[in-house]
Amino acid sequence: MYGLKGNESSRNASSPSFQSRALLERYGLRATRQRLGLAKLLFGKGDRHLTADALASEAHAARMPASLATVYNVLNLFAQVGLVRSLAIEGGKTVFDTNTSDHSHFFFEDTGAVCDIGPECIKLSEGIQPPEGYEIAKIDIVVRLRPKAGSRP
Amino acid sequence: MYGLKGNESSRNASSPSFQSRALLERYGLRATRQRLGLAKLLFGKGDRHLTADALASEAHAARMPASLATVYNVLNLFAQVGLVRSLAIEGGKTVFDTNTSDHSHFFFEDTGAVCDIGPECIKLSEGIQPPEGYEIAKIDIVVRLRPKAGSRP
DNA sequence: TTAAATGCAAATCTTTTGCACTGGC
DNA sequence: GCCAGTGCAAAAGATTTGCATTTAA
Repeated sequence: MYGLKGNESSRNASSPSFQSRALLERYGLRATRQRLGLAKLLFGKGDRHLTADALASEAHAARMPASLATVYNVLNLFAQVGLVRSLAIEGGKTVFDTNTSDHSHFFFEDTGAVCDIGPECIKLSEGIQPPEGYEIAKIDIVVRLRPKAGSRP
Repeated sequence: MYGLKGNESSRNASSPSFQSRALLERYGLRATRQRLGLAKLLFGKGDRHLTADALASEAHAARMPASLATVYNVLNLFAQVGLVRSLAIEGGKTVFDTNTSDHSHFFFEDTGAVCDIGPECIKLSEGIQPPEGYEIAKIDIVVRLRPKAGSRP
């Protein structure tokens, strides 16, 4: 059993959790087991768009269980400090996006999937004037997609 | 019991409801009392952004009560036929917008209010490429506003 | 040690649904 | 009169909260 199995490499588990710990500490969050596990899942494989219960399921599958309530608490906390961003895509469920940079989203109406659109593909004409006394917190742009009519002969 | 009592004048109900009736019929919807009442509230005073329960409250205040379930049913129906548009602004509650034309929204984080931004104020750089096999159903743009830091001395 | 975080279950809140009753047409 | 529409209450989800227990620092 030396070498790596490929899909259950231990490096896979320990190295990212090291990073996760640093990440949490950088944001002033205590590094608890659940937070480390969730952070690893969230940030271990590139940009992700997850609902709370999808993440809870993954956590269980990855043998790092956390109760749904805790997953919500952790995600809300992460969103609060800016580690993730919460999206208000229609459909009731809140989607958490690990990409907190300025970008937009495609929403696939048929599958419910969400994917990023780089800021270079969508650009607002010019600065928008916020009303007196307000400033822009963020701009959410969601491009809703439906299967092209006639794409199925 | 001839004549009108004043607060149950049929004119009061019939003139705007006449328009509402025509509107409903134009969309192939049966003109029931509740639909007429809700349509009158929705379309009687310019563009509006309402949640289902706000509308239900208004309806009660206006002596045109409709159960919350009915309000949901009616709003969803209206949204389906294109009389109103539903918005997925964060916070769980769905907001229904009586303005179905192409436009964006300001969302005031402090008050929860929503208001329209004309399409002339926000324009996307160019056509967005939908992925293979998909077409754009609609684009939702929400500019989230927070009270300007330092605006309160 | 000790305050903070977690787990669980119950509470809340929004929205949908099933079914008997009502009311347009 | 018929059938769609409504009301109500209950169901279905999603998310939050209270509190006893665990745990990181």
